[in-house]
Amino acid sequence: MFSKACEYGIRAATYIASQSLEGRRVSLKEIAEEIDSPVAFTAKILQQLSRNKIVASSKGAYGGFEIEKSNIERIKLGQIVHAIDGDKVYVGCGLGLKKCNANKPCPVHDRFVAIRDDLKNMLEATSLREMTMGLEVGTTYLKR
Amino acid sequence: MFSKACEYGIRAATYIASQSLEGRRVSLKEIAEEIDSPVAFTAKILQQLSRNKIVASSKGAYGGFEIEKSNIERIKLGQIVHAIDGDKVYVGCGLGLKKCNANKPCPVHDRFVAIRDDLKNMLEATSLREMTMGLEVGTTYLKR
DNA sequence: GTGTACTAGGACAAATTTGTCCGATTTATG
DNA sequence: CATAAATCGGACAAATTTGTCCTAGTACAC
Repeated sequence: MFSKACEYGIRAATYIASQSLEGRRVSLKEIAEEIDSPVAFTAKILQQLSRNKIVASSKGAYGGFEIEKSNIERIKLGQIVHAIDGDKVYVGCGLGLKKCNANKPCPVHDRFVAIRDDLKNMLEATSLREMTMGLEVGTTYLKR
Repeated sequence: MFSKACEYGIRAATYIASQSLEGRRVSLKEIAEEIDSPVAFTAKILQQLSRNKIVASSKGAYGGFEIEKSNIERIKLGQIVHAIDGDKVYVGCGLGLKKCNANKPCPVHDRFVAIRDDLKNMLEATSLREMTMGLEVGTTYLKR
């Protein structure tokens, strides 16, 4: 569904959000440990999220990553996906046709659009805050 | 959503089905032209579909690919996807966790399962016959 | 200022997916 | 039997994605 990069990105952002809610700024190393991802690769992804203003980074000792509280409410899953995978989740034909649309549809156009719209709606409706909810109480996980 | 191989596979199978319904056996070359796919790569994919009994191939002069009429009704999109991409559409966590399940879910587990079930249902409900319907009357397309 | 703990970013490497090439084999036809 | 038209299958090549390594730069603490 998503690229590995995107999966790591969502997990990383979710972890950062959960810690930011407790007032903790977290390092790359800690993030990679907590979401069980390759450190250097995760660094690249966090750079992207940082450039896209999804996470804030600070260099130097006691530096790390954090997300402003107001942003934790505001940022939706869809923004993270878009920052990493671009719009390919939203655009693009299920059968790979370049010019598939309602006028010249592929044989599964309508059925795909329906499912993709559901996905899109879910991504746009789910905030980082919601992602963190279960983590705090231990009913959801980011590893393994 | 699907791999390129799978996209080509669905398009190829759909084209073969549409021609088989008219009693025509079609060659690899013709298939690749009609679905606008790389010839040699399409050959590999058709081999897979052949091994999985989704299409029937005959070698030699006047050989080619075809699908039995009764199979056109019976074969569902899901079988084609499974033959090429395996079960990764059905199994597997949206965030890439190996052991994500209802007991130890990732933060988006439920929302993903809902969407994936829709996709699964669609794939299992759509037959090759249905895929060919619009092609005959020119309301759906397999190229571009 | 120096050391230490960080992120930034470029270059590189490995793995996977996508795609090509070519010889072997099969089958119909003359 | 010879030829032509086709699939089969293995080896290879290119492109993309995933992942590593190393250097530079930044900020805090002493």
